Amino acid sequence: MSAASTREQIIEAADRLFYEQGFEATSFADIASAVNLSRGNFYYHFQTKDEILDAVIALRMANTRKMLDAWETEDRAPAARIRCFVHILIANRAKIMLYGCPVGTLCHELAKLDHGAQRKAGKLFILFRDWLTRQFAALGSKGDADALAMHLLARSQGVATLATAFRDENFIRREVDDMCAWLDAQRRVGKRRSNAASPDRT
Amino acid sequence: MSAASTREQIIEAADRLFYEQGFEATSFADIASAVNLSRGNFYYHFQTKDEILDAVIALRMANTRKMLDAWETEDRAPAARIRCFVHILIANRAKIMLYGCPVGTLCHELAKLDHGAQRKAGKLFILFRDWLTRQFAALGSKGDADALAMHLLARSQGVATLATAFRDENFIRREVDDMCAWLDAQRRVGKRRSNAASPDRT
DNA sequence: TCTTTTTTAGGACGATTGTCCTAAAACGTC
DNA sequence: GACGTTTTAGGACAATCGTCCTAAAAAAGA
Repeated sequence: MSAASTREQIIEAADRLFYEQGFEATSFADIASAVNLSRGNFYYHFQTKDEILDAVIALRMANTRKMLDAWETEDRAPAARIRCFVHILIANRAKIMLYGCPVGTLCHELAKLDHGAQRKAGKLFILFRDWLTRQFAALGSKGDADALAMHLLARSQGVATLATAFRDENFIRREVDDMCAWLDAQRRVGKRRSNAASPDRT
Repeated sequence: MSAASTREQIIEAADRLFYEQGFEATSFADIASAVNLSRGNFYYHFQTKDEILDAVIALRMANTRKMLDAWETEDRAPAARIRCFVHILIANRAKIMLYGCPVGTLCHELAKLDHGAQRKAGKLFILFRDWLTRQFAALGSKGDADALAMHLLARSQGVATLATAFRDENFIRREVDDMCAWLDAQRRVGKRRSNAASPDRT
């Protein structure tokens, strides 16, 4: 097995364990045994826990970018793209009800640990925020695209938190439907606004 | 210093530290030194960490109940009471931007630790949920008062999460204003006594 | 095949964890 | 002052933590 593959295996195991157990509660030994490595060998690939965290965040950044890019390059209308984002909650509902949102919970944990990687983890949110802002702008929301992006991001985070606390799948579906309805209303506002902005024909 | 007072001091210090550092990252030694106690003496008051957690949750339950009761017994209209709830975000914005919401972050951490106190911590959310449901019912929302309560609870949780990640005070104020506007719309729906549609923003 | 580099296993290290014990100090009550 | 109870301090404990070292095994290149 090549070194790169071992390294990738480690990062993927750490990614999963950090999500399921948290960063602090996951030990070197946990990760090592998850990929059938001795702790000594483990040290050969990663010297400190923070290095693994950096690698995990980088992996999540890459995966998120890939997902968002795919939604953007596929021939979809902006509203449909935003619905893709909202439907993450349904697609990942099982894990969310057990462990919450990977991004939100990591940011919270690092904030409490006063960990230096806080800023790096926050960039995951920025990825979603900027992507959503672009979609809302394409939807016709001129000045407040970013505010709408933050609004939707916050709502999905809140749904994830309560879904974990109450283990209520119907609640997730209800809120997802509601967000889609809100999105339609927002789309109408955008259309109206761009019509008003276009030069008058008469 | 009486035993009860020492015990209370311990619980209050643990409450603060669990909030600021997280449950797992806070050690016996941390709490003991925060109240100037030796670790041995500490053991006299609490045998296990879970006992402290139980006591902290009980304290938070009592404090929350007190706060909600005060809002309910004061001569206020239901809408004004709900605004009190929403404005927690502004009143506690400094700590929220540093550590998130005490309830949400605790529930998330206990979920990841697969800790037995998960259910107990979740009762804090239930406290808010039931209280909000009562207020929305008083507002005239017959069948969907609970859905509205969950909706508002989720939104404030989401705001807390993003406020922590982005350290953005203006975002908090914007979303609080938005929730109040949504509340006004909800109030009109209730007054009209029409079947309140799904919770919606506008 | 011989040599060099990469990868591995296993254990040592000091520190810290939650838990527990013991003995002395402080206290209230006679 | 003497006595029994409550509260205290300090350290022991086994386990685990992140980190690091060393030497052997595996792989690669010549």
